[in-house]
Amino acid sequence: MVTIYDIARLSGVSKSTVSRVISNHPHVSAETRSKVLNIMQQHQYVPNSLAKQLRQKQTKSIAILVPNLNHPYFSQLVSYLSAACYAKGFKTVVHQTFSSKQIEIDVYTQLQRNEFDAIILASSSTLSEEEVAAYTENKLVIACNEDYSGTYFDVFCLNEEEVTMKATAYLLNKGISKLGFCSDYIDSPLQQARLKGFISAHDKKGLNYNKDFLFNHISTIEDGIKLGEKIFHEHLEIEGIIAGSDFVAAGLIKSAVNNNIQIPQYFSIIGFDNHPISLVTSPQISTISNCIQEMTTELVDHVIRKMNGSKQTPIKKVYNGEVIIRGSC
Amino acid sequence: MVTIYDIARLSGVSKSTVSRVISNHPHVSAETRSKVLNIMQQHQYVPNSLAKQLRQKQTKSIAILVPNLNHPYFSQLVSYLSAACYAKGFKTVVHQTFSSKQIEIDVYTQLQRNEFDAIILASSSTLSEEEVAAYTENKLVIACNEDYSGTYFDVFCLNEEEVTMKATAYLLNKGISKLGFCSDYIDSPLQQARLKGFISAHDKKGLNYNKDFLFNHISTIEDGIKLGEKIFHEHLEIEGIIAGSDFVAAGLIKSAVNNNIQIPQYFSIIGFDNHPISLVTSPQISTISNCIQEMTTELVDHVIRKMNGSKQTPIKKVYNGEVIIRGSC
DNA sequence: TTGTACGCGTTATCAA
DNA sequence: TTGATAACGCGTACAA
Repeated sequence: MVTIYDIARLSGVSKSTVSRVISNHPHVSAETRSKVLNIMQQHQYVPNSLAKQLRQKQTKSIAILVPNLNHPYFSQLVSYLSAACYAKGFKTVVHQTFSSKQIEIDVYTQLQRNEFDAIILASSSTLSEEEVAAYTENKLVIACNEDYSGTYFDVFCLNEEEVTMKATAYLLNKGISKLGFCSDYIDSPLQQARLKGFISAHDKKGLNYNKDFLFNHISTIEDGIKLGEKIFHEHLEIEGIIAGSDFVAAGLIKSAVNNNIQIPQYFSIIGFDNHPISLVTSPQISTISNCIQEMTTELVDHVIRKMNGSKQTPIKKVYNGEVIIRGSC
Repeated sequence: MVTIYDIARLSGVSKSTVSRVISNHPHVSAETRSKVLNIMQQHQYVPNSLAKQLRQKQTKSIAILVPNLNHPYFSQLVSYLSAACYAKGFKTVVHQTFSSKQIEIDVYTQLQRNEFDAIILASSSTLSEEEVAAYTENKLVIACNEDYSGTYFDVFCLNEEEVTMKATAYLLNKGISKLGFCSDYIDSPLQQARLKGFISAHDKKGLNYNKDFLFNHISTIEDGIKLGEKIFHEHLEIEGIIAGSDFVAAGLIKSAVNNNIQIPQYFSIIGFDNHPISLVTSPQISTISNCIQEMTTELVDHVIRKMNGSKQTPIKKVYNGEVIIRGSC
């Protein structure tokens, strides 16, 4: 392997000069620069990033933490985050926690060991905010998508509570009052926010919701199908449901069709995320749009700024989702 | 920041001994070991991975190259690959090329600069095999999912040609002979293999295919819908289609429904990948299963072995997909 | 504009 | 079982 020292020797200059050429420093004569560049080309010199990283204590890489990448929402989120990072000269290390506390802690350890410059926590943590903060002290962590408090680290998320309230109110106002609610992990800040919105919409109308109709651990198409079978076979008294995701909604619709339940006449459904799948079911899925593109772009901008800049108190930025009415309600 | 040297000083031993403790080397007395471990705990010492990586010329990270992560197939593929790497103690850096040659070359440059130990090329390259080999000489590259030759680097892929031939033959044998074929990027080895299978099924029956019915750049639900509108509005003489993906198939079905075209009576569809979406359309989608789990596990095992072991001639491993008949044909 | 000399934090080699 | 010392390849004050 040819090193910076070899290039220096072959060019008849010092390491420092070669280094300056590599880094595009000024104060190098045009003559020297071209001479060095020539030698570099001739010998196919490639700088070693590890040495540079060690010296500068910067890896130019950012870790993204998600529960699972094999998922229509998270894959989209990571796609945008990763692209935004790349645009700023950073590469992204993807970590799937599969909701394992051990894996999550592993990642925080890697952060402490300087294996990346920051973590984007793009999901709920299996730890409390305080614990996360403790594991990552003096390092940079940003929460994306989850409704954290904003006291320990910066937060970028959707107005989950408000928009869920709006969607729920839409159904209630149509006289559809026996409602169900699906979540993947009900303990996460995101799902808690949605649940709050679901409840407060009931409160405003002076209605009660049925705790038996809060379904947890529902996240895939298959889960939606199974839940539908349960609802329609056991003849649960549910008239509508906030589905948690468009994929779950698609499964529910499929199950309703199988059981000859007319949608929206006898059963109403609202999904989440405005995924293209909501266009191909019959009927099409009413859903809630997110602001992934805007959110991820601004988040990454913020991370980069913060990496160079000074410490400041955390910020929390909230984006507005919107209810989109189609055929399923 | 507390370094290995600080720990050595505070423990009253040398750097070397501390290093041995960290690395779980033998030949350290139990007494010394526990003493050092104590000091490390007290001062919350965390080793710096960058220094270790520089010294050992190993990053314990592997890059995965895909065109786009916001995609039902690639997100699944990366999910499995990433999980398999993690299980072997490697982290994964995800790079989306968006089919940009420049971005792809960037990644190869990073490989040369030792920013990761290997690349898994999980898609078609924008470069020829020779070019990729040239950019990555002396480094480790493995192809996943694409039907490369196996002369320049190791290849793990599906029997795309054979299985596409079977699917095509299934339709032809039912008397459905005016067939279309969708691809995302027709120039990729994968799509070329599928096309070969499509054609050879026709050849075996002594039939011709219509070149006007080879549709390129079709990959999303929306693309499928648009293509359906074109087919049904312009009354193209197509009786069936090999859709390239279940998402495209879902879009086509939606469009057929919109235009009152009965499936499979008047139009047949076969998708790819056996994604859960094939369960929620009406009718359900006939499709082709892949072997992602087996393929990715064996591939990662192979990468790891090869990283430690000696050079050997590349291998090519082919997995068998299967045609799954449901309602759409 | 260029060169000298040192430091980044760790592991590997060799000798004791 | 331990320690001294030399790498690993590069960036950067500081001096010239």
